[in-house]
Amino acid sequence: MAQTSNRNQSGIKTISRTIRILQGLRELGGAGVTELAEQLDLPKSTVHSHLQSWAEEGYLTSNGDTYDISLSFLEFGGYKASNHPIVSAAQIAVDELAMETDDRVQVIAERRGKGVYVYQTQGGRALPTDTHVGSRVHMHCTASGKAILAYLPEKRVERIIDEHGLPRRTQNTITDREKLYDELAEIRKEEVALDDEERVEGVRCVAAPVLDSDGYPFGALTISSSTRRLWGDTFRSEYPDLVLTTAKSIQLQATYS
Amino acid sequence: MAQTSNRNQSGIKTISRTIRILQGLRELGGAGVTELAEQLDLPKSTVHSHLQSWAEEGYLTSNGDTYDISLSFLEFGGYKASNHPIVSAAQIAVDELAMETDDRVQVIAERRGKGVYVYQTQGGRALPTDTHVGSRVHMHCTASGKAILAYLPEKRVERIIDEHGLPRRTQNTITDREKLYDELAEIRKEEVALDDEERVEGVRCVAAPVLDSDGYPFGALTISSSTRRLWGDTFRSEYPDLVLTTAKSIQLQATYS
DNA sequence: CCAACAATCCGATCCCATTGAACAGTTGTT
DNA sequence: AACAACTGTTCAATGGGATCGGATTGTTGG
Repeated sequence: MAQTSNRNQSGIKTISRTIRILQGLRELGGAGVTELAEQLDLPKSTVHSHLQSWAEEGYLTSNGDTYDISLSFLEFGGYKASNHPIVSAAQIAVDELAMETDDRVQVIAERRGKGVYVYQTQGGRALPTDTHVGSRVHMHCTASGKAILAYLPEKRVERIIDEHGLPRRTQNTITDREKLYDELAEIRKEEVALDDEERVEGVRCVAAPVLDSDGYPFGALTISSSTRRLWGDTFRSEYPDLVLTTAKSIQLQATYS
Repeated sequence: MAQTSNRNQSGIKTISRTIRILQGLRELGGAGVTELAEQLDLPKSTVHSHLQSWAEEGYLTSNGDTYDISLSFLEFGGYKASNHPIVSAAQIAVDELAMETDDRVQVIAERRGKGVYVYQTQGGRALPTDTHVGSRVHMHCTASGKAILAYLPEKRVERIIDEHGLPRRTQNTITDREKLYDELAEIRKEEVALDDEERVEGVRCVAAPVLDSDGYPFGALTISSSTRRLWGDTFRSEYPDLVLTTAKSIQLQATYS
């Protein structure tokens, strides 16, 4: 530690604390004061006044004994998501793809080295999922993440791996740096990325990047299904073709608007 | 004012201030320190340290000279939206309806007396819109808002009007209290609400409420289009039937899950 | 080369976030 | 009924840190 770097001298303590409290609240899916205070190891009264303050402003709901995040936060998040170029361009095409395949189709953007879901639609046969709009995932173990990584500058990819590592999620997760680089090269050749049970067992995904006119990836499109539904030619060529076509059409629309 | 009520004695000042700063940033669609400081009439240095703190935590992007809200806020907003019972139940049905009609279909929930869009999809012919997920609108001038008001307890409706008023948006906006009550009675009879250019000229909407098992409205479904496309029987019976059917099916699914 | 404008840093001041302990409701157990 | 074991909420003291003006640095363009 020595000089503990220059420490967050400009960081307002109340803000980082209040963020921690909000994050804790989200992770617990709503909670009471005591529960949250214990979870975060903070005094009850501190937690209480933070929650109260946010609730007063309408950003938390307080149903008697428990607080929860309110829809008002969408003012911030929703504003940014629907302004994201890929979302406005993608919606229609994504909805159609979901309808056509009956599976889940998601749009992802890169943010601080992780993938953020910015839009999703699902057909009737889509698997239940642990992700929602706003969820963040490691990029090395998802088709969409790899699709984006493949088109990021090499330096950038290195720094992302340095920061987030390559944690194992399943048997199939790529945890070796070199192996990942090989895979990314392959993806650049095929223009399509596959996830063969690399993040969740029993789930396969097919993704394609959406590039801007400079070839920089501002997002990716991914379709996911169970290994039962998605195998053989469907996994290797049919879905890849579908996804690639849709991605291209989004790309076209995005660059001409 | 006299004794200025009991003032927000428990409200943490830094929090209400930081919220003001975030809201200002959103309203300006991203801004520099100086611009924002002037807008809010706060010292530059204060604004700076707030922005810096949020940026350090990854909730703001700082592209050199301007800050903007980042996708990370979706962690909060998106989580709540996709957990909202109406959204998870509605997605598939809403997407299908949008595809079928080629118009925009939106899901709205009530929040503090205003309507909040929590989900939307659009078909190929949908009008451009000024709303996005997270936008808040007055309820008296939208079909979905009126659909919800119609099924809220009368006391509640009164308080909402007291707080937010009935501001005029177009020639057709209902600005008279009694007239609104009549309309709400009508809506309860038909189970469908219409917006005939009451919020935006040239735009008509058809909405139906989604009620929980107690008859309490936890949201509404609305479809909007231009007066050119939406008129005569389409406006008066075809779309109302479609919306009502979809709303009922959502309601069914919501209560049995 | 120099104003004019940004963002950022810095240091003194005094406000207020923090805190533990006291208070007030609610639940269910004896 | 009375009680214990939980909650969420209030309160007053205190010392840390948010604040704010002014200094500094960096960039633009005349």
